[in-house]
Amino acid sequence: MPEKDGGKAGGMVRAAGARRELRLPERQPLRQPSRQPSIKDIARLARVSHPTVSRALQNSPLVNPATAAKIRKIAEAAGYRPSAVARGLVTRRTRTVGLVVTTVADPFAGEVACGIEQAANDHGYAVFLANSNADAECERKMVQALAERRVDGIIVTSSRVGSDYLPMLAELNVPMVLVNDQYPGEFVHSVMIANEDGSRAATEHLIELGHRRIAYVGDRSGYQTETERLEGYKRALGAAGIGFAAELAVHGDGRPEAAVTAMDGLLKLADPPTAVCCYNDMTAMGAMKAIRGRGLRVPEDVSVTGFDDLFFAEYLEPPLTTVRQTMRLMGRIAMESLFKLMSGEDSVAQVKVEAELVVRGSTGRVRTNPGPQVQGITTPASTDRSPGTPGTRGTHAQGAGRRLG
Amino acid sequence: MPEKDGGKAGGMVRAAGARRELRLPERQPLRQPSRQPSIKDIARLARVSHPTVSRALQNSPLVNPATAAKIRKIAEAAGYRPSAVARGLVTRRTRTVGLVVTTVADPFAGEVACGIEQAANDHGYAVFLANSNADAECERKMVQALAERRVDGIIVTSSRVGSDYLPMLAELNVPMVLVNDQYPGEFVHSVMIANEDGSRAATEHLIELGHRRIAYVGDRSGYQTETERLEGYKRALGAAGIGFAAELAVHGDGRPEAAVTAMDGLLKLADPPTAVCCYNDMTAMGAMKAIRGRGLRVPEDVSVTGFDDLFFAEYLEPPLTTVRQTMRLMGRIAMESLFKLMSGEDSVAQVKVEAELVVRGSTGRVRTNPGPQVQGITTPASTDRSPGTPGTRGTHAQGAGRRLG
DNA sequence: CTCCTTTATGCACACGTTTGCGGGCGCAAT
DNA sequence: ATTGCGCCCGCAAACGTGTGCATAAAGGAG
Repeated sequence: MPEKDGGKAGGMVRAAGARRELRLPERQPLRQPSRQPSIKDIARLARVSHPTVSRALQNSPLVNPATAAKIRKIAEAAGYRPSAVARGLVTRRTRTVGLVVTTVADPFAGEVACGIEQAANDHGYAVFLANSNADAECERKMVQALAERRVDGIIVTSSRVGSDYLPMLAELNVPMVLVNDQYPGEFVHSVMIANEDGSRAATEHLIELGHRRIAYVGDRSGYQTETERLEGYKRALGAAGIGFAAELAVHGDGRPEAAVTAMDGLLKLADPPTAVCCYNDMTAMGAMKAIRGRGLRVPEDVSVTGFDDLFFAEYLEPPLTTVRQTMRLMGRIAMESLFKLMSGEDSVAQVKVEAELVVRGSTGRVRTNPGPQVQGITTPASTDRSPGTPGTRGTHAQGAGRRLG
Repeated sequence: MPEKDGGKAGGMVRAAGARRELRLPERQPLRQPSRQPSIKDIARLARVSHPTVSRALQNSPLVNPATAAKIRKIAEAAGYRPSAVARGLVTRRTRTVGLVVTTVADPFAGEVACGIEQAANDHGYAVFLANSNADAECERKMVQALAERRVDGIIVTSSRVGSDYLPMLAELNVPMVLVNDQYPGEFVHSVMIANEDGSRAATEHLIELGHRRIAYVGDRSGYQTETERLEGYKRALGAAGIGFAAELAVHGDGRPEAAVTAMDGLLKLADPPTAVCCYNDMTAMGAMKAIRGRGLRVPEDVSVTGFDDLFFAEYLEPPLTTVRQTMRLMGRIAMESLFKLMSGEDSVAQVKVEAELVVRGSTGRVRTNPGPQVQGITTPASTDRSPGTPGTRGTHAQGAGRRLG
């Protein structure tokens, strides 16, 4: 395409009244993809060089305001959109970040992603979404793919990889922030919730209601958040002089289905728990179903606490007492941290946000009389609403996790 | 750089063939924070030209298998990752799609996004995530921004823009697919659910249970899906010879909060409904809360149906009867349609997937005796489980929407 | 009128990759 | 030996943008 006529012929034609280009009007909407106008097209139309167009469009003071206005008008009329990919190539910054989550269908991840997207968008960044399906290998692949896309930074939530990030981070040379999962080293930047505090506050709340036989339904073991929440549960028990019973601490997978069977197992125990502290709201939702499935009632027979305060928590029956995690804010914080990293600061390290206990209707005072509940099937008449149970509709918060040293 | 001397490796060769050399070679090894290796670096290491590296890495038959293997090995060792942005610039295809949703925090959008992401990932595509916050202006901006990123295609779910897409689509010249919102023209490609069928099936189900006074709690009026679902409700009523009562059709906003007040208004009517058909599960969740708030029971006093079959539907108490929308599949279908469009096919047009009624515990036979319910506060003794109520735990599907002509 | 400063613009790169084309080389056919 | 042919491989030109540097125009000071 040696179209180096220098504007001579082009000028004549244009003067003759041929409108700016050939494609839009009517003729060939179905042929070639009718190339988007490039900066050179605009330059030709405005009778300037393309660097001038470039400068005009980024409001550079180097260009005459009058010509800048003219150029902008022409660009606008031509529907010109500068190519972010070409700009990214020369600038070596794509104004793009990668976000890898287990799955956006998970409400927790969705909330975090929402916060991240908003913060990114505020700064003119776009975000690539990648699902890891909670698989370590897949997660690694995703991070690699994002690096190929030359993202300026990466956020990964609920990582399943952990320490492998150190070499990867060194090789990829891309700023990274981890959400809700920390590698117990000092070199990775992360933002997470005060898991231990939150879990402890929930358990203490149950203890204050008189419960002594308190179960814990966790996530798969081995993950950092799971470990911390279990630890908070244990500490609360210890502080109250209640021994930890291994039979009362069971594992689900963070989803309601598994929680149903896990909870059902607890209810089949010879001496079943009167309260259960769940890893998260999804688990609690499953636990409540299992409890109802045995003809028992929440909280009269078994109290339940969750973790996260997902949108549905206050709409469950009874409304769920849970530990609030400000997920959207966490996403925003993660994004802001990443911005700092990308701009060269290296100070962020690890951020921990506080948790807040929200007391609702799913927790109540333990039954004063142990009752004749030798078997799973209890008498349906035992549905006395013991005093001390908060109204099932209140949503006022109470208590708060404190900063963990 | 262009060192094709062959035998010797080193400086003197360069002195001999010093052509239009630049100053890059010796200066850069210790410059910036260890720039990612480029294809030319690999070429130098492998003593070939960079086009050969390019061909070797995409398994071109034009390169000797032996040298290809050697190149791949060197590239691997150097941790070379080809730049997708440079490739996108020359190829004019970024293998990238844009997805704009109201917010990923919405469970429906999350599920759809998940399906889209999976399908895209299967084909080596990455997806840009953009939230429109259900704002038309914001949505337009997002689409523009995605076009600047030179995405190969765009999917927008629950669009708030509608007909404005025709000019935009023509100007941007990017393939687009709309999910769950159709512009009543023929030029846009969309995939949506059989809203009218689904809503009708739900209402018919209520009618079969003996209900006559059936309310409808919708989304904001004016949106396509809302209109269709309302229409399905009306048709079912009409087919059963039940007149449409305007006082029984109210509007929420698709979120539980608004549904609580909307439903509460219905319960305050002189002649309150015995069943309510809700726009979606979020609305139904709010409606159930409002019903409980007045001391009434589901389904004994009021039956409730939803739409979507979100993950929490079967965990509500009672489990929610709802119309299942295969959201993840819809996302996948949308993505596959977009692939066809991107590859030049123009045949997709509009896809409609069937809806399926899932009967659970939130719907039951209408009370045989109208009872003394002059006021909202009814006698708590009226909790007779009338026969005909399906088990509250069954999740078996029944009935299915049919293709709408 | 010359020189210098300021202002506005163009030129020539560069970013990292893909791809059409030409050409060297080995080998078989003539 | 010459020709022809297929196999590899390098050259150069893109793709669309940003930016350092030179420079023309304009204007003021001497």
